[in-house]
Amino acid sequence: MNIRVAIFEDNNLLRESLFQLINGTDGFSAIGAFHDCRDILFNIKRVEPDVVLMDIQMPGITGIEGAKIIHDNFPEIKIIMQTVVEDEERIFASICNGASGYLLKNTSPVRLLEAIKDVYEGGAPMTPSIAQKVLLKFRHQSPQINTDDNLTHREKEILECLVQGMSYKMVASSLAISIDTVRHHVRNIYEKLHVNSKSEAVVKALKGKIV
Amino acid sequence: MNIRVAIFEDNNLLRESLFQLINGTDGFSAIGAFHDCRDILFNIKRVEPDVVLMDIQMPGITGIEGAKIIHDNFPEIKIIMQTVVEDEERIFASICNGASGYLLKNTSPVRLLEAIKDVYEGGAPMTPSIAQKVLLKFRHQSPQINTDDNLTHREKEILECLVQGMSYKMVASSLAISIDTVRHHVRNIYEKLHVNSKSEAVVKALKGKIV
DNA sequence: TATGCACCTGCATATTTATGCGGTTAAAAG
DNA sequence: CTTTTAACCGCATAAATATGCAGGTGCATA
Repeated sequence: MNIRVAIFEDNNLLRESLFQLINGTDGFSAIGAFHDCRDILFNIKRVEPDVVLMDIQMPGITGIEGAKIIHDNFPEIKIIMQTVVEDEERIFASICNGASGYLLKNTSPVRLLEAIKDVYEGGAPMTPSIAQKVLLKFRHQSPQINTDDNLTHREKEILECLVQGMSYKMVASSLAISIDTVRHHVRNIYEKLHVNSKSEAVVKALKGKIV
Repeated sequence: MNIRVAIFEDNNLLRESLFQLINGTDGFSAIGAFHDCRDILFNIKRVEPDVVLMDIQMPGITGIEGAKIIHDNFPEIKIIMQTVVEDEERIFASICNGASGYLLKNTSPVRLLEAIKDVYEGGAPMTPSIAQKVLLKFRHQSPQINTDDNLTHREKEILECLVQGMSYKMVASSLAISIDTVRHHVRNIYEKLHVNSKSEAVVKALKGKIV
């Protein structure tokens, strides 16, 4: 069973050669090649691809928007973004819009075919330099792992309630304890977290602890 | 100039074959092979590797801890984690501890050598299935891009102050306006954010908007 | 010119929160 | 067996917050 691939690429030469490459390889079928995202939903519905190869910069609807449209309507279709420039913004935007692979255009044909196979099988092939950017971002924005705030189990429960926007009264009824007890625990939480207001505690909880 | 590789792997057979593979390939030198993380700093300092191949599960100090030790002391050394199981926890822990590559142990020798070259050149080679996990996590925890809450500039300022844990009074003096004005803006913020308490607003701000 | 919008100020009041002090109980740790 | 610890309950008060209502200014654009 061949993997059905659709190509979105505005450069005629590149689009053609991709088409040839994919169609000329065992196990792959290029079943559509488009030079922009016009009628994208119609086209996708018609050719029913397994994998979409999407150029990131195209006239009209950009590849990023195209990816979103496809992902929103056909979440089972895998999308590989292709780009010449390693622009962080667009990379992250693409990822959040449902792309599961990200390749630079200088990727070798062999690698490209492997990548198509990889996404088809549920993986997320990425050019190493792009993966690097993702990792850095990832590392940067996951500074968590609580820094020994030795909160009690109960205290964590209460903190979580507060994070959910509950008032003392709501927490009390939610945990079936009295409001005075809630106050008591909150006090201890503040002390351990070195804060002295609900919102401060919530902020600390969101970026640092329990999350 | 060869890429100098150190290997940490408790399985004797695997360690030896990795050593042979790397040493037998042009452009690579295996300059150390260790079966655990004992004296890790001493060993690293002695052999001065460019790239470390680190098994994730080893007796004594785990590969994750080992990676952290190396990264903390020699941030320029690239680390590739190797594992048999795709355990999310450990993957993310490794990433946060400074690993820049992540390979399953069934990776082919060719790929492994490529990966070593990739990290050496600043990339982050990852097995596609692992990259997939990272992407999902990434997508999950970056749901941002504000959802048109059309907050005024001023309102955003005030919200940011609240996020920083300030009280109305502090916000007022910080922005040189009266506390009643702060109240007024807060009211509007609540309305636009569909909340009705400071901490709720803060939570919404932290995951969804301005951040 | 008028209307809307962003911004600002004021006052009143009910509710919520922060913090002070006091206590009990059951289970784990010394 | 005593001490500690987590969890629980209570009361009191000052401060902060949430919301109600009623204004004012300056600037852009309809």
